[in-house]
Amino acid sequence: MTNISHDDHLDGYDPSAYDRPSVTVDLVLLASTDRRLRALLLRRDQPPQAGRWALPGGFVATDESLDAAAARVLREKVGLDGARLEQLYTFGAVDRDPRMRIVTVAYLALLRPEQMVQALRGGRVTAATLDGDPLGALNDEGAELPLAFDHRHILSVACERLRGKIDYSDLAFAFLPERFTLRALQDVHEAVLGTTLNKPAFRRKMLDRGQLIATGDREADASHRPAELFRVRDAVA
Amino acid sequence: MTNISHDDHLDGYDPSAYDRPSVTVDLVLLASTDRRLRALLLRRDQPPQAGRWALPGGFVATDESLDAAAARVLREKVGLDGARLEQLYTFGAVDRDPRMRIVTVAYLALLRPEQMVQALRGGRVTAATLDGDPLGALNDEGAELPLAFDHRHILSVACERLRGKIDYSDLAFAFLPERFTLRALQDVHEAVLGTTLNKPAFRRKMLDRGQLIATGDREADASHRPAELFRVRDAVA
DNA sequence: CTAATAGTGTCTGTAAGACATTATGCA
DNA sequence: TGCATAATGTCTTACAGACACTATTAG
Repeated sequence: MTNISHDDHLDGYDPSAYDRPSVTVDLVLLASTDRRLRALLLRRDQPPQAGRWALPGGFVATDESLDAAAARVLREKVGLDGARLEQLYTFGAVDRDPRMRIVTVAYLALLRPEQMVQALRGGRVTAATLDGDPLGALNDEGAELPLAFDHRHILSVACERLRGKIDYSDLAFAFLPERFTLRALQDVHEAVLGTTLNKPAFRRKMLDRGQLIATGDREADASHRPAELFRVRDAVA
Repeated sequence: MTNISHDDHLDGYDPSAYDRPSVTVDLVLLASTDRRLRALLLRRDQPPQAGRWALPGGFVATDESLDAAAARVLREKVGLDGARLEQLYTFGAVDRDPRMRIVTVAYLALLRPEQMVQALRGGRVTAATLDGDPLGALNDEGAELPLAFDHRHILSVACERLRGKIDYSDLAFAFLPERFTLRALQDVHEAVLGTTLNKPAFRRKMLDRGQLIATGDREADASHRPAELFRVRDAVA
């Protein structure tokens, strides 16, 4: 201990006097397809944890806010712009990274199908299906992908957050294109909750909320009766 | 920029090669009295922001988790042990502290009356009443206390979190002593929500949940009909 | 007895689950 | 014409708000 008071709140603090943790952001990027949640992951090609799959992440610079760092990582590593990032939770266990002390601020973004496609075209990220309890990440063949660091834990916190908020927030619309059917909206809810829902009750609840606007158009590719397309009143950015 | 890749996720990262933010924890310690929320604050006696009021906080050491740092600050600066701390949000604006880049992880704890008294006996912290929109901190005379840094913002995020969770969580019990009346429980809800609630509906909802156990005893000091004392089934630690 | 608060009974409107029925587009 | 799915009608149950009423204690 030096003569600088560590006890007083930031008073007389010399930034070089103490070792301190590094700060990173990690992004949980989710999409909803076929009543399943999918997450975008990067395969690590260098040690430690080479071969394992990780969330896109990066260090926070001293001259950028946490939100800005998350947006930069989304742009640089995933090739996406303008997805709405929301802070999820901050993970700060001492041994969560084997090399050094790293505190990571996790961000969550929900992707529309076209954003998902754009990210995958970038070539760096891969989509994994989230399933099971405890949560696992599966590839297209159903094999479990080994996750790096505490990223399995971060993913499960993200899914919990989704489940807790979907009933009373606009979150589901962030997974959908601008125009969508009520069935597609219900599929999103079922993917997030992992259950099936009652169709008439679901329709009533959604329509009574007054957020949905019927377009009058109908879906095109249906092999049978096509459903009406809706859009959201206050477009979710 | 060095030859070390900043682009790859933590690969080959040299911790000394980059400036990085410092990490602190700040504690939002709330209590509920007289249908009002109260927060514990410390008066800063040194620049910057001397004379302003701040949340208890401190730096995170490299060998302690965020949760452990929060518990340590609670012990060292507030003189409390064993309050349940829950991570609230992480604040990382570039200019939130005038001296240096500091990312702070805010924690929230709800105090029982006896914990509140114990903290105030310690002599370092003061209780302020939270009121108004935008939120302000008032002393006993109703004068507004100037808050340091972004701590007014942190307090308002804490209150929002409380309001969002009180309906479907056990959070209200954390404000109450082991045995309490239904009126006291309703007072807590009203303090958090800033509204009045319907008494019969409130009673039914609480009793139907099956969490409350009637003790058969009644409050002692009532000047009129004394109310029954209840306790929580799964004691909130 | 009166004052004051605790605690309850009941009516009503809203909303969700269950189930059956009608509607519509395509092969 | 028949199939598959969209969309709706209706019955029932659950619960919350409103309000009035009863119960119990101190003084």
